[in-house]
Formats: sequence, C-alpha cells, structure tokens
Amino acid sequence: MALPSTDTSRLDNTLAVIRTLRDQGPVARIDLGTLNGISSATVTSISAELIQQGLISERPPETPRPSGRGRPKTLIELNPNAACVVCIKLSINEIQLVVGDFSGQVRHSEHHAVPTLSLSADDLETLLEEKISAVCALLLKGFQRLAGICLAVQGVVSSQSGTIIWSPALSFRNASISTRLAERFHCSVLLENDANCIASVLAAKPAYADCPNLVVIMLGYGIGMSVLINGVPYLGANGSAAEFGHSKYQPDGALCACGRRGCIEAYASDYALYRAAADHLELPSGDSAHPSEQQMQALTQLALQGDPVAQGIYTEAGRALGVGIANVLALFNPDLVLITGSGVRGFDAMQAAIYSTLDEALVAELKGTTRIENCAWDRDMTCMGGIAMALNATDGETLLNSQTAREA
Amino acid sequence: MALPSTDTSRLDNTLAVIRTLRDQGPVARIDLGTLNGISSATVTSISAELIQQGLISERPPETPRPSGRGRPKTLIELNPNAACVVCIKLSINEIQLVVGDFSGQVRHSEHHAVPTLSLSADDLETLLEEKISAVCALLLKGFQRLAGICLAVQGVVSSQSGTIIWSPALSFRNASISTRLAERFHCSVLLENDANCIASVLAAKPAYADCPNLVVIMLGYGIGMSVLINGVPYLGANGSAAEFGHSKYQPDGALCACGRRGCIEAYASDYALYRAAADHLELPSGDSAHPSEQQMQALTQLALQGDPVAQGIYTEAGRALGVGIANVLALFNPDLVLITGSGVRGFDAMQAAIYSTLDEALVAELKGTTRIENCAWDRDMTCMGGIAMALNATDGETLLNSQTAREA
DNA sequence: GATATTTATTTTAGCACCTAAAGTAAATAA
DNA sequence: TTATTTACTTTAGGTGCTAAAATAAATATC
Repeated sequence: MALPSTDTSRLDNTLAVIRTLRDQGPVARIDLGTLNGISSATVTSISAELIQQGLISERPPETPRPSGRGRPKTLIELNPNAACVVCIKLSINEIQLVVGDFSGQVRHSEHHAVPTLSLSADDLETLLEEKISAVCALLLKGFQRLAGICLAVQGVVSSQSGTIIWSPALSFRNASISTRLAERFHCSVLLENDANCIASVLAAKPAYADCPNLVVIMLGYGIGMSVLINGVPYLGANGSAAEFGHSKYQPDGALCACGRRGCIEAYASDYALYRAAADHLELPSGDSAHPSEQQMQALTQLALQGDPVAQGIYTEAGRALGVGIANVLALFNPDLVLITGSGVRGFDAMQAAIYSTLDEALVAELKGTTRIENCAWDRDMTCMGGIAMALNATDGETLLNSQTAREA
Repeated sequence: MALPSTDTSRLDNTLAVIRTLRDQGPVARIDLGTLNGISSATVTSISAELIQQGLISERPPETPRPSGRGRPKTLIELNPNAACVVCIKLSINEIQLVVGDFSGQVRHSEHHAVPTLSLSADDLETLLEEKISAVCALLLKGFQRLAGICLAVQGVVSSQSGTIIWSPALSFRNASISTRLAERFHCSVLLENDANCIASVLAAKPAYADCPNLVVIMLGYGIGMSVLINGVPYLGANGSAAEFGHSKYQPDGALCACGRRGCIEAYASDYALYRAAADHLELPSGDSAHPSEQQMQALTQLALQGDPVAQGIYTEAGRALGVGIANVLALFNPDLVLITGSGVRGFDAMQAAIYSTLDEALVAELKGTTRIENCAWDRDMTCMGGIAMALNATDGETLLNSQTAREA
C-alpha cells in the first residue's frame, strides 16, 4: 500500500556498491558489505538485481586459485559496456574529447584544433554535436547507452543552470549550452569548471585520502582553483566561487585579463610572467599574449639559470601567490593546498618567495596544520575527472533505466 | 532479530518535529506532517511517543475558537521545562551567561566583569564552573536536566577537539576547556566561535531564508567572520577557517594585533581606527588600545560630521574592507554578505569606500549576484545563537535520555 | 579417500519503519 | 437533526534491513 517510499537506503546502498566496484575493481560480496557497512545478505540481494539488469557480472574464478581455506570469493565486476560517458575539455583553440566506459576506463581520446575564440555559442553547440555524434557512431554500438556528457570548461560556469558565464577560451558570455546537447543525445549534460574535474581526480588519490578539505590551485595561461569541502566541490551561489586568480595581491597593481588591476593572475599566470619578461629578455618569438609551452619553458629556464630579471619576475609572482595562499588559508583553513597545472614548471623558481611571503603574512595559529604541496601536471587529468564526475552523476539514472528496461 | 537499525528515519523525523515546534511554536499534527514531508499517521505515532516521554504536550484548545468548519486542530508544543541549556559568551573583560529552556526561550541572563586577560586556563574553568553551578542551583529545579553548555568565544577555536586555540580575550593558548565542564555537569559542551553563533541567528531570519551561502562579517574590537555553507558553519581543517580579519589588504602594511602586517583588522577594527586617530585628533581619554564604545562613537561622530582626518581614516578602513570583501566574493561567491558587530556604527562613514573599492576590484561576472547588506547590532545575539546551537546539538541526547528514563 | 574445518554466499524469519486508506472524532452549516 | 468538513487514529500492507541458520565450495587432516 505504501508505494512512494521515502526511505532511500536501497538506492544509496546500490549506488555505494556500484561506486565501490568502480573505484576498487572486482570485489567479493562479503567485502562489498564490510566496505560499505551493510550486511552480506543485503549485498546478495542488491547484486542479484544488478546482475539481472546487466550492470554487473560475476567474474569467472581465477585459474591460479588464491591460497587459503574455505569457499573462495566470487568476485563481482561492473559490466564496462553497460553505459558510456563523454567528457569534452574546452581550452583556448583546442578541444579534447574522451569516452569512458561504465567501469571508468578511458576507451577513446581525441584532440581537435578549433578556433574557439571566434565561435558563437551556436557554433560551439553545433561543433560539439558533430564531434559527439561522430564518436557515438564509432563506439556506441558496443555500449548499451550514452549515459552522460561532461563539459569541462575553463572559467566561470554555473553547473546548476548549465550556463557558461565567462571563459577565456570563448568570446561570448552567459550562454546556456547544455540543454541542446541534452535533448539531442537524450542524456544528462554536466557543465563543470576544469579545476573541479582535476580536484576530484586528485582527491581520489590515496595519498590525499585524509584531506576532506582540499584546495587545488591550477597555474597555467590563467589561474584556476577548486575547493573541495568534505570531498565535494564548493560552487558558491552562482558557480563563480573559488576564483583564486582574481583575488587581490596589490590594489591598483598590474592589469589582469579580467579588466581589473592587482589580481593574482596578473602576476603569476603564463601571460603575466611572459608580459613582464618580453620587453627585457631575449625569448623565443611568438604570440607573447598567449605564450606557448616552449616560450614559457625558455623563460623558466632563464630564471632557474640565475638570470636576475627572470628571477625577479618569478619572485614577484611567488609573492603574489604567497599572499593569495595566505588569504586562502585564513578563509578556508584547508587540510591541504595542492599547486598544479602546466604552470608548476615554474614552481621551483617561485617556491622560496611563496613560502617566505606566507610566513610573513600569517601567524602559526592561522597557518594551522595546512600542508602545501605541488603536484606534477598531466593534461589528460581534466577529462579523467570529467568522466568520473559524469559517471557519478548518472549512476542513478543508469540504474533506473536498466530497471525499467528489464521490467518491459 | 534485526536490532542495530541502520535506518535513521525515525530519529530524523522525530528531531525534525522537535525543531519545527521550536522554530514555529505550537503546531498541529497535520501541519507537522506537511512541513516535514511525512504522513500524519507517522506524526501521530511520533507525537504519542514524545508526549509519553514528557518532551511535548497538547495545548488546551483556544477559548475564542478559530473560525472554520471541521474538527479543530489540536496544537502541540514543546514542554519548555524538559531541559535547559546554558550559553556563556566570553569577551574581553566580560562574560555573559544566558539560560535557555527546551523551547528556545531565554529564561535568565547575567553579565559579569571579569579580568579575562589575567586568567589562566585553570582559573577560567573554575570560574565557569562556579557561575554555571550558581545558575543551576537557582534554576535547575524547574527543569528536568541541563542538556548542554555552549561556550561562545571570540577568536580561533576548534569545536571538534574543544580547544581554544587563540582568543583576544585570553592570554593563554591551545587550552582544552570543554572536557572538565562536560564531566562536572554531565552534559555535552559545545565550543563555538562567536561569529558562528551570530550567523546562525541571522540565517534563521525569514529575510535571509533564501541565502544558503551566507557570510557574516563582525566588526568590533577585532574583526570576525562566519561562513555558512548550505546553512551550516564552515569550520575548516582545525577550526580556524573564516579568519577574514587576518586576510590581507596591504602586504607590509599596518601592524595587526596578531603580530603580522597588512591584515584587514589592522585597518578596520576599533583598535586600528582609534590608533590611527589618537595622535591627530582630540578624543575622549581612556585606554586607546582598547577603546570603549563611547570613545569609538566620538570618533565616528567626527567622521560623519566631516572632519577630514577622521574621514580619511574611515575611508582607508572602507578600502581595506572592500578589498577583503572582494576576496571573499571571489573565493566564496556567497548569496549574501552581512556586515554587523558593534563596528557597524561606522558603516556609513566607510560605505562609499567599500563599494567603490569593490567595484574597482571585481568585474561584474565575479561579483555575481551577491548582495551586501549591513545589519543592526545587538549584543545579546551571540548568546541567542549559542542557545539555539546547543539545543540543536543536544536534541538527540535529550531524546535518548527521556526514552531510557521512561523505560526504567 | 572420508571427514573436519574454514570461509563465502544464500535463505529464512523477524523487526522497524513508513504510507494509503479506512475509520473515528469533533466541529460548523443547512 | 443531519450533512459536511476537517483532524486525527487505526489498520493493513509494503520496503528494506539484519542476525542466524542453511548451504556451498574450497583446503587440511588423518
């Protein structure tokens, strides 16, 4: 008689099982129970359902049988083909498109040079539709369905409303981009800030498992940040939280790409470093407003080799970052601040200035126990994170979908 | 056979009923159902239990019967004497002690002048024990039990560990203060930052109901802040989050009470304003390092009457606040920033500088839709909030307690 | 090779919730 | 007095969980 159940425990437990399998690979029922704090009887019941729905399967017993007495464990694994998700990373003049399967593995990755700055919102939607259609045609037959799409965008986005508020890769603003894709592909579309994608990859690493409050600062052409509070990205009122790059170092200071003065980004981003250096140093030619990796490496080399002008530029950048991080510690007091992004190439040249500025700025009580670390940069990380977030966001739907499919 | 229940819905629903009654006063069963999304059958069952436990009671029908057909509603209300909580606010040279009943009403309030800066941690504990014992002797006979104590302290506290890390009212540091009180009074002791107490009072106001992400800045002798994320205070890794006062305005700027330079507090707090003014203006005599309300009002008057030196001081304070608020907007992007505390007396003198600095610092996309408002100051608000937080924190225990009491 | 032991999974029995619907209570309107 | 309306309670039934018992599938022992 009581149909509309208010108790979500079955759904919660089922999702927990799916996520455990995704994170840990094949796991036995009894271990799924202990890992998630539920009885193995419940796991039996949940896994029976999931097998029936085709979302998981029992793995055939290993040939070299594991040692030990007793009935051997029957490992359960996700069916990788149960669904797939697509993540598209939108950067300046490039898009990357990655397909991941239900188990979280990357199955396909492609890059395209695209003049992003000259696209209209409509152009962009059309382009994305084309590219996604193409990979779907190529790959979807192996999968039961496309469960979701994640758009990882640099800049300010509102994930709730699916609006790109402002991105350095695009010349238009305030465009609602996800609805059309959602309708076209009949799946949910997740709009995410690129830093949030990276932060969720990093937060999943065992080394950072004890850091529920994690701040990730991404240095690169611009400067981005993600704040994870209890492991979930903090979004703020309209998605423009965590704009570390535009917090202030010097009121009335250097000009920033945002149009204002004194932002941290105006000192420590690639374009700011190169701008400060271009007039005084001999550097590779090229668009100095959008320096290439090669140009930036040349500049970093100079600083590390002891060139006083280059050193001075990196020291000032380090000071700006130091003040910015001091403010982040005062306001967020996270467990860990991780510095990454392509700009970490210059970390060694800024390091001393960062730490000394930080020490000058904050007393020990406020600095607290926060660790500050840097972390090697991998350009594929964004899409890895996007895939993970898209899967997480769509597990509930996938479940529902396969339930109704079985019933019919 | 299934004893250790994993399903917390009964407890959740019961607590929801108690909280609704506390927030809204007497409510009928049917309305408790709609307000909390549960069926009235469940409310009947929950309220029967609570009545049996003596935590609530049916209110006798109103004599001037409310108009309308049908069976009249039977209103249920909390039994105010079911429990009480004590909140102690610790400020410089003063403590305030307030007793609240189970329904959230203040039943008693007292102030004591205490030389807080010369107390040791041990002295403080002894003093608190005495004062609490005294009010208990006076009031407790009417109550079934003392459910909890809230210590509202200015400065950096770690609520999890019950440690006062640093407070301007105290000369000792890193003292664990709650254990002894908890043992002495057999109840849980909550250690809270004073700004968090005030923020939870403000967040409960209907005017701010649509602001789940709320920042409250408290101006006064020092500068405090509280950040509510989805309505709950954000604490950070070790409780020292939201130290707005020690975020930076000018690296290498004015000296702050924390020992570092350039903090916002070093420009916009009472002591900073008075320090800047004392040498140049004729002001009431007194301890200029700890200016009194009267001294501060004199200074504010001068600025509002057009004295150029006083105006300049408030303008610079407004600039510092403007930069600080810009950083808060960039990093937290809250729905609302509320400025309060005794220092709002000077808000009119700083206002123009705050807003112009903010506009210069942030582009519209980053400023987003955040409202910035000021709000009249009431010195009793801290304890009101402490009472509310202590009740909320102890409802579960109170429930358990009265259950076991009935069973025996 | 038969039996004991160990460990994993499934089945069984029962409890603690909740809800919809039916039943009851207590008022006003006709 | 009866009908109507609204509030509350009781009943009946469903979901979902767990502990314990039963079963399954190995290895160890004699």
